[in-house]
Amino acid sequence: MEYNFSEIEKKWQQYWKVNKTYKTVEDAAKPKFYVLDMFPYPSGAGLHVGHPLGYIASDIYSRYKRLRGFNVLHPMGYDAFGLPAEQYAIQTGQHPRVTTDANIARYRRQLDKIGFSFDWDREVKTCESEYYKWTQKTFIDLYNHYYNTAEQKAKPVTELVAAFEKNGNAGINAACGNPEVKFTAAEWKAMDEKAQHQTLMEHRLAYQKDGMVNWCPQLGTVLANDEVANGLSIRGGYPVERKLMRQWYLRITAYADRMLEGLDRIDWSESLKETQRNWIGRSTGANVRFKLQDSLGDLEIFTTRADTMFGATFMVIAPEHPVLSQVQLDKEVEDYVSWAKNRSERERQSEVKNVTGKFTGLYAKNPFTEKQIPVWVSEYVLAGYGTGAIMAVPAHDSRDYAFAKHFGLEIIPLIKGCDVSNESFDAKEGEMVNSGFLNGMQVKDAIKAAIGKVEELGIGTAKVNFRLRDAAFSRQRYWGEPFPVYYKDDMPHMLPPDKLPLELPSVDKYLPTEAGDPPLGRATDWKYEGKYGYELSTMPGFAGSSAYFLRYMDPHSDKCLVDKKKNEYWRNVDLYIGGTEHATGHLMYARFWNMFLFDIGEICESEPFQKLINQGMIQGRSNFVYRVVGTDKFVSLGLKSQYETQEIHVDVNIVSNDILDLDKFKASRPEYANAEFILKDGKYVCGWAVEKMSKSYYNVVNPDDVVSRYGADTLRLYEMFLGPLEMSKPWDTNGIDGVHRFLRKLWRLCHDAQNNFSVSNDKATPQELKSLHKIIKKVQEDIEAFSFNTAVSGFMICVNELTELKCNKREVLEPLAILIAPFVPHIAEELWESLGQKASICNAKFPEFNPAMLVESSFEYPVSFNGKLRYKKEMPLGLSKEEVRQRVMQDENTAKFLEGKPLKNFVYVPGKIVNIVC
RNA sequence: GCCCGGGUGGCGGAAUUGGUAGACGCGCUGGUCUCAAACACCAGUGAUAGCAAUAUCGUAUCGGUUCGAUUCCGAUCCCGGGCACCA
Repeated sequence: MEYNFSEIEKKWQQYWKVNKTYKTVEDAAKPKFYVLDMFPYPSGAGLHVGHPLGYIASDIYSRYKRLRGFNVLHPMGYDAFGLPAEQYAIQTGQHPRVTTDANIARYRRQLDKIGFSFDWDREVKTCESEYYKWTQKTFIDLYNHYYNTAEQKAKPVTELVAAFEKNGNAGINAACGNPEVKFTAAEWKAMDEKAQHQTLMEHRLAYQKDGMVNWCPQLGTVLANDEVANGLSIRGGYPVERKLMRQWYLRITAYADRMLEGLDRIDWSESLKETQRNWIGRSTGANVRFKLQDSLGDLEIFTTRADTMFGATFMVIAPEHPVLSQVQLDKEVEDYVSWAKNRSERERQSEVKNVTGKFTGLYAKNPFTEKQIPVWVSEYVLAGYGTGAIMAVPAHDSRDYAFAKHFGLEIIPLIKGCDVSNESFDAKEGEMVNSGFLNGMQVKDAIKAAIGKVEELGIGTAKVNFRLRDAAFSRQRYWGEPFPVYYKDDMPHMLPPDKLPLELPSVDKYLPTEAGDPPLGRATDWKYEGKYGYELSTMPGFAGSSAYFLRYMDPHSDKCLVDKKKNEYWRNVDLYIGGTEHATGHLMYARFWNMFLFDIGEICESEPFQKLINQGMIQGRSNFVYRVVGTDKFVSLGLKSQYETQEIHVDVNIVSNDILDLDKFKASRPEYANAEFILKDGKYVCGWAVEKMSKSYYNVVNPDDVVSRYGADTLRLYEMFLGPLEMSKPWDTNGIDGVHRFLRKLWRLCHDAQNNFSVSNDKATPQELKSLHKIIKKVQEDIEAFSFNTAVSGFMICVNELTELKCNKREVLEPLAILIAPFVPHIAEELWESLGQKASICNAKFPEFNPAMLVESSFEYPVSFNGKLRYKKEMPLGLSKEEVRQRVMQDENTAKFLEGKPLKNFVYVPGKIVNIVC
């Protein structure tokens, strides 16, 4: 039988399904291993060839671990809530669930064709209420907890209430939205219900507040910071405005330090960790109060450079700063402030280099120099960071420098020998001058000394600031998890747990109501106990993806998110594979969410993803044809310079190795029906370029097409062969034949000329065993290093060697089939069965590597002198260094090359080289 | 501006971490098979010189350490990514 991949693949996919080969159960006798893919959002476009890259890699690793005796958890599911299905619903009136289900079914069909070893009995869909019940439950838990900064742990709000009743908030260690507010136990008790409610809200890990949010009018919803880039929404690219709205937030900032520290204990790429560190943006410094004139009180600033206080010649506050409303401003200043406030994020960002600002008329006293310095207002100081005010040190901060130069303000250099005539000296190094008690110190020491002095004077404290903001958690959308929240007396209340899940109600349209409420406002009779209105916004996309990996451990429980025992068995994800685009979104929120669940004792590990690999993106490789302008003639790439041409994208599916299929091209569109071609050597060669894989570039390659033409095994192998997993690379079909050829060679290795299965039971020769053991070692090492491309190369070399040796010995082919099974499971199963094996190859045992098999009787060693190659020599293997030395010294060539000089050193690399240093 | 990656044939990419650079695959050239083409198979393929054996050069550039450097160190240039009026 010829290698008939479609029949073989159909047969084994059926076999795996019927026999539940990939069903996983907890088994204390075996070590566990949890391999996870980032679950997909089932989009309407279906899978393209780039999507399975990570899935193939994780599948290979899962199958490998399984062969090594691990109990492997390798599940799959769908991140099924989201905007596209809802946008489609708005246009068509189709319920998002209908589209989502259809897309999921399509994804499943596509995934099944590739032969993954997922345990589909554990499938999780975030839009199912059996799952989002637990998302809602966790939200309630977040609401009912605060963050204890002394214990670095989430604690019940009830403890906080008890403490308030006893001592007010004195001595409370809690992450809090308004830490400056102080109250006594008596004051607490005197508060009415609403005031107490407000106070607790400032502490809860899930809380509601009026805040500036990223409002996207086109999408009709609020977005989180990670969903916005350069003032545009990531999805859709629509403009985003700042807007004051009452929203739910998660107090992720309370976990900033732990999230930072946790990075040191997990095995992620350095660049990804760096991205998260940047996003958290921890900076240490001090808050310092500058005394304002008259009785205006203090102006508090944050600085990381307390050492430069002596050079603070003016101050700058944000246009939103509260002090501006306390004083009568000049008309001119007033105008500037309102102009600056009304500028959009985009406008501000696009004109970063333009210096604008006004003198407020206020003065503050520099506590170190005792001088009165002017207070300016400028939009370059942001209200949302630090205290919204800075002390400006033009000599040592480039932004302050630009401002001072523009407005002619004083610049005092503070570091010995620095030149500030043309630019500021921003580096944190050198010796202090012009700085009173700090003179002579190095910058590092001066920072500490200055902060010490500030604290001593009682004008400020050491302070850590974060760039990270609390996460906006409300979306004014329909297709998401409903909040388990109802309103009574205008205050939010959590549903009792036994009322969960709160199901998503039906609505007539997926648009906001006339009153401007989110779509859920259209649901009729949707009230708690028939009278209390529910929260009308829904949760964002990251809510559902923050705990799905826990749910896979125990997907069907109606008692809890995950059973304690099962969680203790599977613990956390050992290997997580997914795209780098989730670096500051999903991967931040999931870590936060998981740490919280850990704190409240729901789970046993605080970091969810031990090792993480970012697979690179597969880009599209577009093809072009060149139409001679104004004609129906198309000219081949090499000849196009002789004509005036127009470059046109052509569907890559009618191009093979850059050669255009002329008939298919003519048939592809009516306007090409009469196309004429100017050929080169009888062929039409297309141009090409690497672009994003997208419908509009006609470069989308569907894995189904590759599978039907070459088979799933070829697709799997080729995706791995393309290059290192983590690298982005274009999908280039040009090499796929080579990989397919390899599989045919493998097939031929155990079939005779008549294509009958034929293996010999003879003993393998040392050479054959050497080939085998070389590949055992290589596959093992490469898989463990996630170097799948070199592993595939290894197989090719091995099969070439065995073909040359005409080796069809069972002793070699059986282990080889197991080795290759993780990569190409279908053909491996087929060979395994032909070899007379009854059980699936998935349950086989990984062959044992024996180093002794690599030893041969002799090698040809190059001998070199002073690193320069001089001659080659036959040398037996397994000699000691001394024996090698004797052999080399006895050689007549050696004496000739040594030229009477003494032997200085002797380098011997077994199997490689003998090097004589004279 | 700050912080991470990375520069190797015509192309995708290897190199046991300091030991014969260019594995493996694509492409290209030649050959076998075929009436012919496709498929398949075999051989060659970094550059320069040479019929050849071979020689010289060669891993972005310059310099250093070493018997020996793609690998380590210093400087420079270029590409990719993250953060960014964050004080």
